[in-house]
Amino acid sequence: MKIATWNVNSLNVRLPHLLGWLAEAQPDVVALQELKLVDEVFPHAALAEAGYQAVSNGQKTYNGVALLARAPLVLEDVSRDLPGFEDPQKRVIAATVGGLRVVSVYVVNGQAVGSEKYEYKLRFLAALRDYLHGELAAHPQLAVLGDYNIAPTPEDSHDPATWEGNILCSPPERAALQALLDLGLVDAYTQPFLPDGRFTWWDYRAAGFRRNLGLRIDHLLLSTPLSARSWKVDTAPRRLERPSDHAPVLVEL
DNA sequence: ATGGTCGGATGCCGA
Repeated sequence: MKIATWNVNSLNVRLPHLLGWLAEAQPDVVALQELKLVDEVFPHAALAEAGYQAVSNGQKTYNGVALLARAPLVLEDVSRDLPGFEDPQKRVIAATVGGLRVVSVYVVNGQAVGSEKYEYKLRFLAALRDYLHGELAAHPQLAVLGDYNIAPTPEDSHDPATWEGNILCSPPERAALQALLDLGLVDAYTQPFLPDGRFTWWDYRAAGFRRNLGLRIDHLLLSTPLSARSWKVDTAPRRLERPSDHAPVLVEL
């Protein structure tokens, strides 16, 4: 099974890119983030025509997540948000597909270390940990796909001297990510592959993509019954006109 | 037009 995660940064703008990429890459399951649209206008018809069923947890302007499954796979037992964590922001959706429990998560960016948004990020990650603890108990085969807004190691940024200790690369953020792994999840990237490139996000500013000034902040975390046979960033959509600032990441189970 | 980029809304903010 081929699973993927992609922060599309506006599904309205990126729908043509998504449709082209689905036809090209043929993933079985896709987690999307930053839809920036509400469920009422989610493009179900266009995706159905492309062979994909979708469930969404949308929000206007900010956030919004979805899961796609390629027919004949079916998304079932859908749940939205983090139970017990009061939050108007739409950042989590989960479903079961072909015996696999899949979560699409858009972790808070956090803006700057020490800011109010940073505190919210750490609270969100703690609530996510509690939620995944329960998901894992109920569903041994669990894949948590998304934009975590955390670069796990210094090697996951293009310029550790600039990034270390700052937002996306601070020790408390990394500890929160490690706490998710400690539940019994493995970052598919850390399985022994030799990918050409590891970065999944490049800032729009300062020609970040052209200069490969990237970070690895999009992750596919797998429970131990699962194992990845491959891991790769597909940079093709990042090269198109009007791209998302993130590239899709694909893993074969 | 909103500084430097983009998306979305109109609060220039959030990423």
